[in-house]
Amino acid sequence: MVRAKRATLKSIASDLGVTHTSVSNAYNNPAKVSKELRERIFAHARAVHYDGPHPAARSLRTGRCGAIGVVFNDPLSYAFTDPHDLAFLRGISTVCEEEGANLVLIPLNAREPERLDTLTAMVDGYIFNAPYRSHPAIRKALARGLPTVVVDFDAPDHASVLTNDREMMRTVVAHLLALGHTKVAIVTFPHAEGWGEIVALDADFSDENYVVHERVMGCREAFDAAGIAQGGILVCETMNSEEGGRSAVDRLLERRPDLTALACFSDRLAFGAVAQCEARGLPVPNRMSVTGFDGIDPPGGRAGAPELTTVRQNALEKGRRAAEFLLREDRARPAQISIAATFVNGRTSATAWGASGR
Amino acid sequence: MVRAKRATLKSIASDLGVTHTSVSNAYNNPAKVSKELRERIFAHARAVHYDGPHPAARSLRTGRCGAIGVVFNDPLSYAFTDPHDLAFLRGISTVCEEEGANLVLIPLNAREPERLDTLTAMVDGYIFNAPYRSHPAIRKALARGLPTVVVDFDAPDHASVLTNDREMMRTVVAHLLALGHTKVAIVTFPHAEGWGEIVALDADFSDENYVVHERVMGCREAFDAAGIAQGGILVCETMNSEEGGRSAVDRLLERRPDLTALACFSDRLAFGAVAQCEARGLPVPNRMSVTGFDGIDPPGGRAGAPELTTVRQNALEKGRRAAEFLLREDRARPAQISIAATFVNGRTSATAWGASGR
DNA sequence: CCGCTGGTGTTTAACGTTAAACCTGCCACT
DNA sequence: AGTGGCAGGTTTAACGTTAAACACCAGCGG
Repeated sequence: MVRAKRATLKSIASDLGVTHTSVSNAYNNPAKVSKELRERIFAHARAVHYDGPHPAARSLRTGRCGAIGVVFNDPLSYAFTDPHDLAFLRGISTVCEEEGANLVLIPLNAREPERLDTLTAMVDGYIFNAPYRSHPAIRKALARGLPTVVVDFDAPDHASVLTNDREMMRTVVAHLLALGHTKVAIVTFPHAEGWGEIVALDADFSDENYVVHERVMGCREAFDAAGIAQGGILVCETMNSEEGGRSAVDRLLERRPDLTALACFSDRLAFGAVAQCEARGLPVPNRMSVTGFDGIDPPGGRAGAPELTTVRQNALEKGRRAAEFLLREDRARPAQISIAATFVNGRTSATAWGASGR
Repeated sequence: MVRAKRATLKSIASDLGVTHTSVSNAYNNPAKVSKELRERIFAHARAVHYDGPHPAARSLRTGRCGAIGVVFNDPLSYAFTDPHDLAFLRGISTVCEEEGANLVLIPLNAREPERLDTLTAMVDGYIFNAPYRSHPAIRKALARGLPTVVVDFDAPDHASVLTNDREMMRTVVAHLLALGHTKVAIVTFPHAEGWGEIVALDADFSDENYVVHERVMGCREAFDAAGIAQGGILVCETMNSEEGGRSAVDRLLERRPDLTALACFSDRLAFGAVAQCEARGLPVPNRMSVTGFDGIDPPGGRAGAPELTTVRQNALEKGRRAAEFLLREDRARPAQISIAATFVNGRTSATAWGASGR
């Protein structure tokens, strides 16, 4: 069967002997068309399988298209496995559903970061999730001049949704210090392209990744306040997954077998770290304290998994607010939205092994 | 700062004293433009923050837009919590990343299913995930005439990606029967809008939902083969979640306290059912056998969760194949792709309590 | 010297909409 | 009777692009 040429406003109009504008109005300005004509138009539209104005044409004319684009640093296939990213997406999708907007997931070409074809998508605005500061995508989005909101990132010219990362990480480290831990290491996900090193806390940390930078600063502040030299604190950078957490434990203990606490920058890292410590005969929290960040549901579920000492942040709310900013608010001026996280004193942190009072 | 009017092919052309076609060619047909001119064009484009042809205009002209749309029956916020749906999305996104296509998630308005505005999105094709047969969206997609592939659904006029649901469910029930179970109940997710009943297996089941229908047929075949009357087998319909599984156990045991096995149509239902059985003092598998369907990672993770007797299907592969069909293959004729699932004999099924040999 | 070919660039005509301005009749108000 | 407003249309001009056809020039083989 040869599919007939698609019907258009024009074809319908000439079929019915009216102007195409009237047909357009039937769809967009019902008040401007008599009820009778409107019904004739819709009836005929149904008959010829016309399903409403062509989205590209409409979008070209109106400059809007009813969709928002979401850009991640990492491949989408990663985002779909990360509980934090998923909660974030859920927040966005909730608003999209309420507003009747489509949600465009924009994959970046990992191999050729300069090729940003997919970024030039039909969207009314962008949500960037924790982009690297120098990523070309963020510059391109700026150039395009569409409303943009960045999440977990500070961009003075754009709206942003942030968490009090620095303060929270300071709180976590202070918590560990209060428990008598002095041999603490930090486990972080990548802070820039090309990562993987173990360095001292006083090393240079680029601010490519806002979140890592802020949390590192929080750690520094806490150690400084306690008078502990940053040079003695190791920071291990690894991929953000349970596996990354496990390998971090091995690498860190090789250098510092006497560690008593690990401050991880995500719950996934922390769950991996807990598992590996236990596997190595270092029960948590008796011999090793482990803290996380995010407050996600553990991969081990409520069933038997350790209740993590962590920072609970509301990723869903972040998504909501970002999407609401694009779809609902007056986007004339950048807004800085801050969503406070809370410290959760769980069961994976305890008095330091060998500390006074033990 | 007042943002200058957006640059266009035309404005760039007139700035440079050439035709807009040449500028267009610089982007789309590099061979048709001298290297020198091309560089002048790109240099100027950068200067005026032109980031390439306007997607809507291009799409209007070419009829393509480099994106595929994914439609779920349920709200997106549900899909983002369901392991099966997530694996499916991951499969799709992998292909999108490889092909440089955008991924449009199309939310359906749950309250007003007749309002399908979001469906008229700028996409080159649709992937429908397990739609209800009579859902207006599927009709509208047809009307629009775009390439469409349905997953877990049989639509003669469209490409489809299916699993051997019927055969697998027959296998599961046969497995239970072989273990001596005769007092078996079935737990399913909704098979149509407006659900929630407990009915006998020989009741009328609409084929609104292809998957439920096929699996029910598989169960019937297995019971028939064993000479067990369908009228004595209960089917409990509930929402597809752990909570749904838990409530199903309560509702079923109220009617049939002597049940010894539950065949669930999803792993999520099964995990909930296992939890609730244990909570009610019916250890699995000693007093109650429970089977699932999907082969997902348990919400309880590898840590301590029961290894489910289930059917492992490859949702990721389903997503891959569906997306590949739209983005890579010759879509001239509908393709029927079938992805075989496999039976997994886990630890949640055992010889029936009270059966011979016990 | 002719016609052919390849490399560059131009002209023109869509693609399917919507917004703005305008027209026409009819009714109501002063 | 004149004026204003409204309901229900119509006309016209974009929106920013790409595809097709055509023009021009150089080089080249015959």
